[in-house]
Amino acid sequence: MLRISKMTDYAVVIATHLAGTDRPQAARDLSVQTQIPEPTASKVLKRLTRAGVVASHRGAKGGYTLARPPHQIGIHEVIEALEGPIAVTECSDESSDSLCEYETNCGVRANWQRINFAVQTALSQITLADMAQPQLVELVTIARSSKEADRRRLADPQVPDLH
Amino acid sequence: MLRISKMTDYAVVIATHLAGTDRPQAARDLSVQTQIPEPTASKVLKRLTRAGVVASHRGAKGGYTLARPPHQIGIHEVIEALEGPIAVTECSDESSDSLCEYETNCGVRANWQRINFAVQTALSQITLADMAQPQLVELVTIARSSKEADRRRLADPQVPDLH
DNA sequence: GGATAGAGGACTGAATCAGTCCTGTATACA
DNA sequence: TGTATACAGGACTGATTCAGTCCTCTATCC
Repeated sequence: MLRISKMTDYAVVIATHLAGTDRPQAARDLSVQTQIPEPTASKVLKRLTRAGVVASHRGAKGGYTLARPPHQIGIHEVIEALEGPIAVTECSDESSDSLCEYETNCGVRANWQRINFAVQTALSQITLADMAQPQLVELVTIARSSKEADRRRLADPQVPDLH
Repeated sequence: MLRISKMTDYAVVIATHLAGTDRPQAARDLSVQTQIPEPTASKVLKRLTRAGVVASHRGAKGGYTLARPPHQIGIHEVIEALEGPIAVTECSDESSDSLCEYETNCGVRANWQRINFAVQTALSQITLADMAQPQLVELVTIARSSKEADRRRLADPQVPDLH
């Protein structure tokens, strides 16, 4: 898996929609456009606002806009707004100061940090402007990284999800 | 988050331990060495066996060994053994043939695939041999990818975990 | 044939997640 | 200035997933 949550998925879709307009969009309108239920879209928008990804405008004719131009907003910001710092394992997360109880045994911390860094870099290189114009992005052929994965995939089909 | 599960974490620790020896290691022994409860370690080992990452030897004096030399086993194989194909979102997972209901609207599929590919590449470049010798790997200074993440981190401290 | 050790799967309590709802506050406009 | 609109914040709940355990069966060694 190594999946992001559905809420994060929604956040990316909503933020991508906001990238296409300058005028404030009410949560209700975004809900209609993206087909995401309004309470849920609203929840996502609040989190994006707190993270500084989108700006909110209260009152009549209020709504949400992106806080910055879409090409200045990396997709990692959207993900981090919903899920917190991107860290594959807890021990590779700088925010938890405590060393794990196995630290002295496992010694894998440096490697997890390298993995983390690679993931973060990959995510930060894609902006909302890119997401709003997917036709400009080359379709990447994914080379499945192992036969075992294919085997497991066949043996254990996954339930289709929203995305 | 974008976290792997604890079971996967255990799998990496166990596989790393196996990388340090040629003789079969019983699940019980690995449990003692890694401090992971035996039933759990056993469960992890079974999954690694089914994925072809480790080889099992039944009977008295049986146990587990790596299926191949550690430098031939990428860390992504261990992760995929426990979590299935690495796919950040369902729509970027080739195994689910169904296009998501928003496909025509969101059009983010190509980008998610690019993200996926970057993650997979990063993971496959690190082998169990690397993990077994962490001192040889340079410690990467993680540049936090956004101030928002830092803010959120401070405001929302996370519970320390095993790793 | 008995002891050892893995294979496979069922089961359970805990934790997390998705989604909803309610109350409060700020803003625009008549 | 009052009312409608729309966001802010957080509580709450049912569903789902996860971690961990346990049991029975099978293979191998001696």
